[in-house]
Amino acid sequence: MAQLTVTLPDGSKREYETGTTLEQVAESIGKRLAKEALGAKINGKVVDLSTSLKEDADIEILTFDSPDGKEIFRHSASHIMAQAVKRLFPNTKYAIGPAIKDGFYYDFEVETPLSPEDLEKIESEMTRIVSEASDFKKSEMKIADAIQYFKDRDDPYKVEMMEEWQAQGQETVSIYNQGDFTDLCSGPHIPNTQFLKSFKLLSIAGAYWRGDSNRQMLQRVYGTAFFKEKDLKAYLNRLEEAKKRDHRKIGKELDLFSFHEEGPGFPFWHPKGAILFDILLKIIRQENDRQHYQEVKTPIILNESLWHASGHYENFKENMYFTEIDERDYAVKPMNCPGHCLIYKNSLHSYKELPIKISEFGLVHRHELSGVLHGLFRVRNFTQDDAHVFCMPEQLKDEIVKCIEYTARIYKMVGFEKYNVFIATRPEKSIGSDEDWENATAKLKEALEELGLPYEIKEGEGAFYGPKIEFNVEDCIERNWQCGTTQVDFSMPGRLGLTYEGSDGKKHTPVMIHRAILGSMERFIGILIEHYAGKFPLWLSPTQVRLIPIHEKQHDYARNLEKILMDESIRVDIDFRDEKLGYKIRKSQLEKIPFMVILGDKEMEEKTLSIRSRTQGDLGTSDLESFIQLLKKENTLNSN
RNA sequence: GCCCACGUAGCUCAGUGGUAGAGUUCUUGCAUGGUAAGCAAGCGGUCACCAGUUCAAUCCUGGUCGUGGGCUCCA
Repeated sequence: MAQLTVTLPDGSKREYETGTTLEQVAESIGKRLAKEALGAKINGKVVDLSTSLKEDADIEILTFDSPDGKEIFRHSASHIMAQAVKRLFPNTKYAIGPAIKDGFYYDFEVETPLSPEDLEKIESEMTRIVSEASDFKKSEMKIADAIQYFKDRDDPYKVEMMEEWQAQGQETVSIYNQGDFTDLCSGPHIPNTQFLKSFKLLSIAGAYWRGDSNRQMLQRVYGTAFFKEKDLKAYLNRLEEAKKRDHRKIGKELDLFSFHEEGPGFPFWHPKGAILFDILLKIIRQENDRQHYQEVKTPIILNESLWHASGHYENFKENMYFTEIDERDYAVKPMNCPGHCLIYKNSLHSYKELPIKISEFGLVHRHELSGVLHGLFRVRNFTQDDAHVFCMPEQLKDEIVKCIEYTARIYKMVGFEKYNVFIATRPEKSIGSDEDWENATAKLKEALEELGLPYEIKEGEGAFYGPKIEFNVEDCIERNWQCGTTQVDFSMPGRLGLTYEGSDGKKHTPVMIHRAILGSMERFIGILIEHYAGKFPLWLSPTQVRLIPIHEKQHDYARNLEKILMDESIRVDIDFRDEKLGYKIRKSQLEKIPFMVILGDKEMEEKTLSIRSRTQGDLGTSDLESFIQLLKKENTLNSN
């Protein structure tokens, strides 16, 4: 037998006989690796472990620890699920079943919709399949034969896919089977079904065939799988943790906001939620002032002609609300930019004035499909911390840089240390020349590169008038949330007739940057609620201090203290209820109030306060002045 | 918008083809308290809405509205 040399990721080389399988290679490297090996890479290409070596190559054995290993593992899990479904519901037709982030799914067309009880049955059947310990076997088939095979099996979705590949000139396809189940699949797969010990089916949902809303609605079953039971448990715990933080639940518990049938997707802010809103607004307003933004207020409803001129009617109509006033057509603003342009246009501008920065906490309305509404995260009206920077082209990059730095600083201030950046490029529905788009996109990249910020591209996800930088904040359980944007717009100023007089005495068209930092105030508050799980830091807590008199005798003492604390701008209230101390503490604790002040005879006589912290419990007695100092010390934003 | 599930007291939820229950909140008594629930009574519901089936519907059927999970990650 001829010898060949494989090179492992650490650079070491090993000799094997031609025809040695990767499984054997794994065994020769180590027992433990062989036990955990799921697949392998030959010269960077992912393959089954059963693949045999034909020539010298770079080899990497894949375990669950690698992203490729996870994908192989979960993709195989989806096949095992499909096999279980086949046994339970023999007439099922199969679409696709890929691995996804944190799990897998498979799309089926079933005769009767699947129920949650069906999930349990499918899980049990999967367990049986795992215990049957069938090997995954790969074979090649001529595409025409495969089409016939799947036609005979009445699997139209597979046939549709293969007919497309055939039209593209593909000649063969690969087929995998494990036990009594055969599926079209490019693989690779785990060697044997018995590898899949730790899995869980999570939910059933509808999903359109090929994501096209005009086509067949399929049943999608979501699941997840891990190599080790311990990791599955940890993942399920994380899901539980996320559920506990759900802002819709906490918002109700803390009486922050509500939704009503009378206005689906339109949030109602209750007094305590309005405080959160106002705190954020004040932070942004103060920072805007420092950056020389000029705050304005513009109308909610404006004549439709403006929206035709701006391009919104043509490109954003589906998301807009329309109305009629005195037999003329009006639209409810989905964005603030045209209004700001009207303000800009209201007077003549010299190049010496630029950049002009106009900001607004603008309430915009956007029609969203009923099925996508989701608490504060997806609403039909929301307040943007919006601003538009009108500048000369040569100022553009510096202004973008300032917007980015500003955005990052705010995130840090309110508690998000980490954020991720994307550039979203030209979408299908858009206005402006290719040249302008390229130019604008290049400017965004330049600015990010100057700041040394890594970014990823999101193709075709820009606004209709220009590309955007998207900022995603990462919360404390590592979820990403899209918040702010910085967008460059070469179109709208021209379309709406904006000009400035240059040093050459001629009229020029300014460039416009659209920027928002929190994005939607509503959404951002939702994110903060989940990030902090409702346990807001002192600066954000709607009620910062609760005074708890033990007996009616201390009520006046409490009122007196309340007044002093209020004069210090501390948000304070008193629990006057005729209840025992333990009861009142419990209530405050459940309301997640940072500080409780217990007031009894002792405190009243000694003119002291007994402090209890939400997190640390009883802090002992203090005098009023020290308590105020303690609050002031803790009541600061990050890195102010 | 589409698919599936859900909608019972302010809140969290049981329940039944014969017009409803618990805990909590709230009100009122009693208890006058020391760091996460004192005792008792009471108030509170057109069982989302509209039709239909039925002697009888909160329950069954259909529709409407709302809520939830999805509908991007291409064998």
